[in-house]
Amino acid sequence: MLPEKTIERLSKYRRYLLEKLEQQEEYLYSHELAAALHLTPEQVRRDIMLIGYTGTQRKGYSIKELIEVISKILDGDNKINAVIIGMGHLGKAISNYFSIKRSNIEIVAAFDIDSSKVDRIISGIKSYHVDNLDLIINETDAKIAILTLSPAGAQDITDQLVYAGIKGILNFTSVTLRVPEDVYIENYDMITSLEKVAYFVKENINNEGTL
Amino acid sequence: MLPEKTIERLSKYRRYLLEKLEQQEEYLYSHELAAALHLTPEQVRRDIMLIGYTGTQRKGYSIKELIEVISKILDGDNKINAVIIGMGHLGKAISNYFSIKRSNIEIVAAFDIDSSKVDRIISGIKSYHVDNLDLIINETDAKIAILTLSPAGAQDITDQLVYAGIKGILNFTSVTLRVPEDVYIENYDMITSLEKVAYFVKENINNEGTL
DNA sequence: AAAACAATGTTATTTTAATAACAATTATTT
DNA sequence: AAATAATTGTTATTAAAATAACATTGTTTT
Repeated sequence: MLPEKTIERLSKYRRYLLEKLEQQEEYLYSHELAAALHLTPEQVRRDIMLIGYTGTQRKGYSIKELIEVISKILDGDNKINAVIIGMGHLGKAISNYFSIKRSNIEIVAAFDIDSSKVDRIISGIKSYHVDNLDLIINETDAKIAILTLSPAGAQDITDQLVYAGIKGILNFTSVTLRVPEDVYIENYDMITSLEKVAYFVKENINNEGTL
Repeated sequence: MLPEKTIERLSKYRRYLLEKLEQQEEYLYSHELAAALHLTPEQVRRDIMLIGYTGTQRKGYSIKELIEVISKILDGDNKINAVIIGMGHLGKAISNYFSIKRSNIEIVAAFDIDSSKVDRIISGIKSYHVDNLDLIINETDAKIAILTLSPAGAQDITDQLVYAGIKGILNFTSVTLRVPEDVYIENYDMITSLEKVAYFVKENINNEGTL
C-alpha cells in the first residue's frame, strides 16, 4: 500500500502526462514534472521509484509507459462506481466535473429528498429519491459515495450507505462521520479550508519583511 | 506561527465548542472533544497547549474561554474579506455555505464572465463582470479569492488577483497556480480526492482479512 | 573509443506531525 | 483532613513525509 501523499501526486502526474501525450511528447524528465506541479525532482523520482517504474538515464521517463503504470495502480483492473448524495449546487457541480469520464470511476446515480430533483436526469446522471438508496447501490454495485447533503442528515445517510455496501466516502459535509474501519473517508471541509487560508494570510501580512 | 494541521483542528474545535455553548454547557474534557472529532485526547491537549490556553485540572476546559482564545488566533483583530471567481454551480454552492456569516470572514463580491450571472445579486452576493476585478478588490480591500472557474482561465485570473492585492487563494480548479511566495494557496482537487478514495477502497477490498 | 555530462535510483538525513508517557494538580470521596 | 482518582500540561518517542546526498549509468561529444 502506497503512502497517501504519493497517491495524490500520482493522480496529478497522470493528468499532466496525459496532456503531454496529447501534445505528441514522448519523454520527460523528473525536473520537468516537478516544475509543472511545484515539487522537487527528488520527490518525483521517489514516487516513481515507489511504484516500481524505471526510466532511462539521461533520457527520462517514457510518458506512455508511465501513464500505464500509474493507471494500473490508481485504477486497478475493475471499473469502480460512485453515487452522489444531494443534488444541490454542490452535487451538480461535481456531476459536471465528472461527466467527462476520467480514469475508471463512474458516477452511476444521484439521490435527493427534494421531489423536484428526483426521477429525472440531472447533468447526465439519473437522480433517485433517497428511499431507493439500498436498492440502487446494490443494483449498480457502487462502492463510493460523494456526500453533498446538509449536515443534519449526514450520519443517518452514512449508516444507510455503509449498510448498502459503500466502502469509500468523499465527505463535503462538515460532519465528523462515524463508520466501520474498513470504510475509507476523505473529508473536505470548506469552512476549515477558508479559515486556514485566512489565518495564513493574516500571519503573512503581519510578518511582512520579518525574514 | 502554528502548524497547519493544528489550525485545521482549531477550526473544527471552535465549531464543536459553539454547538456545546448553545446547549448551555460550560466545561468539557479533552477526551470529549477528541471523541467527537475522532482524535486522541493527547492531540487535543497538545493543540490547546500550543495556543497557550490552560484549563483546570479535573474540571476540563471552559468552553466560553476556549472559543475566545481560538477565535483570537483564527480571526485576529480585523475582519477579512473574500471574493468568489466563477458563479457556476460550485460558486453558488460556496456562496450558500458562507451566507451565514461565520467567524469574521465575509464574502463581499463574486465575479463571472457570463453576462447572465453579472450585475445581480446571487445567493446574497453581488456579482460583477471580471473586468471589474481590480476595482472591486481594491474598493472592498478583499484579501482572499475562491477560484471556482474553468481551468482554462485560471492562471490569467490568478495573475490579476495577485496584482490587485489578493494574498490567499482557495483553489478549486485542477490547475497548479504560479504565485509569488507571499501568497498562500490551498488547493482542492476533486479529481485527485476521488481517485484517492477509489485507490484505498480498492486496496481495502483486496486486502480483506489479510490482517 | 574515451571522457564528460546529465539524468536516474536509492539510501541517508531532516523536518513535521502524531502518539505515548508521565509528573503535577485539583476535585471528590471517605 | 488524608487518600484517591481523574484530568491537565509537557516532555519524550515514534512514525510519516519531504528533502538532500550521492553513486550509478546511459548519452553525447570530442
